Amino acid sequence: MIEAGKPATKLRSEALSILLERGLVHQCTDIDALDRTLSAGPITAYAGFDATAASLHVGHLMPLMTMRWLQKLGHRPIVVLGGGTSLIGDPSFRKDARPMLEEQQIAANIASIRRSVERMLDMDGADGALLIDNAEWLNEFRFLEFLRDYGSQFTVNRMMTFDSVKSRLDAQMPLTVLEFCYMMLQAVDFLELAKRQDCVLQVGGSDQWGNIVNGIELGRRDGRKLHGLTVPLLTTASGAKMGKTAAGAVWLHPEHLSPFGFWQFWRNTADADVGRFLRLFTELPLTEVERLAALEGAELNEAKRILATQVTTILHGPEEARAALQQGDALFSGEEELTEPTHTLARSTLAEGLGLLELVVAVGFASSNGEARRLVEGGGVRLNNSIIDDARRRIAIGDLQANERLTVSVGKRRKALVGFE
RNA sequence: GGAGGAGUGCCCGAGUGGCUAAAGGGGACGGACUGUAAAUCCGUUGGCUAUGCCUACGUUGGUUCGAAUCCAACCUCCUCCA
Repeated sequence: MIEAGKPATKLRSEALSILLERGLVHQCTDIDALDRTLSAGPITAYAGFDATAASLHVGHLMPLMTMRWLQKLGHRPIVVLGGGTSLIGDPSFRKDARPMLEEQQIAANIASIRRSVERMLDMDGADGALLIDNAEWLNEFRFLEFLRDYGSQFTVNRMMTFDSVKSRLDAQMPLTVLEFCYMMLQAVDFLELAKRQDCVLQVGGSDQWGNIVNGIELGRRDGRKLHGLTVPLLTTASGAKMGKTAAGAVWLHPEHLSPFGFWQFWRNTADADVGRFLRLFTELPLTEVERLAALEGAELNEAKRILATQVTTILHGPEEARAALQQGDALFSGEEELTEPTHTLARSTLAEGLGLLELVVAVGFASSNGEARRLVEGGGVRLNNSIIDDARRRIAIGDLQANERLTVSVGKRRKALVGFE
């Protein structure tokens, strides 16, 4: 293993130089060999994603960006959605086993995840990116056959030395055979892709190192030279693992996090992260990145707007990104306001005496009346831009603005325009 | 198979009969300060038709006026012995 950034000789391939300067490489196998392979001509590379949730999240953006760059430079990306492996659950660096998922659930997750992948990569044409479900081959294996063919290629001794499971073993936490076999399956995935699609590179999160290496070794026994590359773990400058907001994880699928919510997430990047994030998550030229990152104080806000808009464009498209930018500016300028209602309630609710708490819940800013009450009593709720701290406040027709609408906001970042029909 | 230990709120973790919706910390959210940043400080952090009611300390029963706390069985995990 070679730590990123220390090639023995000068790099020749554009792909690797770009990935390195963008900060997308954490570690990789024999960097010179990979460099030669990449500069010799187009290759096929793959990244695998679990289908354990209905959407990918920001952490998955790095392997996706890596694939995107590779595609841009003429290589062919394959995304493997782990329909087969998700039935097992990757134990890497986890303290306990994942809950088992049903096939049906996994199928639904794959369908949903597919959408985000299609936004990030060009799927068209003969050179387009491929989306493959590893259930395609994993489901075909017969148990004894599998054990004879592949089980004989792995030793438990070696498997136990991987950091990904070592911590679990050292902590004396149980590691089931089911989970232990996961790394074999991922290794087989790599070999199958090598055979079927001539895939020679696997990209994954840094926690995937062990799994990737296993695949490479399996390939070597089959006479193949395979390569591995991991992207860094996404953390904030303050060291925290990234990807949480008020609403939970930062999802890529618009049904789980609106494009505006996604834009906001990037807009709120900490100062110290701006440069790094521009490099990792946008395709702006590095000279531009340097210029933006060099801004100081309040000027950095401009860099954050650009960051947010660029990333949102890549994931959700230019239209959505522009809309999010406008919404963001409108929300925080204090001048402009939202123009389109974000929520619509029945007009009859007004006559019935709609409570402020109910309204806050109705627009999704609180999940219960109790939570809404706390927000109100804590002075965090505004109605038409004035703070209301009376939890018993009821909304009447007279509260509507001239346009028959009502703005409700919680904190500085959440604002809704409610229409009544 | 035998002996001992553990299971608490989003997470970690205190609590061994009433004063416990449960200390403390983390995280999260709201407020102040700011630049929609960081750091800091303050507040909140089970639900409801709300001066009351309901649900909650692995599960199910029991003892008691009263149980997270005592008892029994069960489930799961850990340690030691075989």
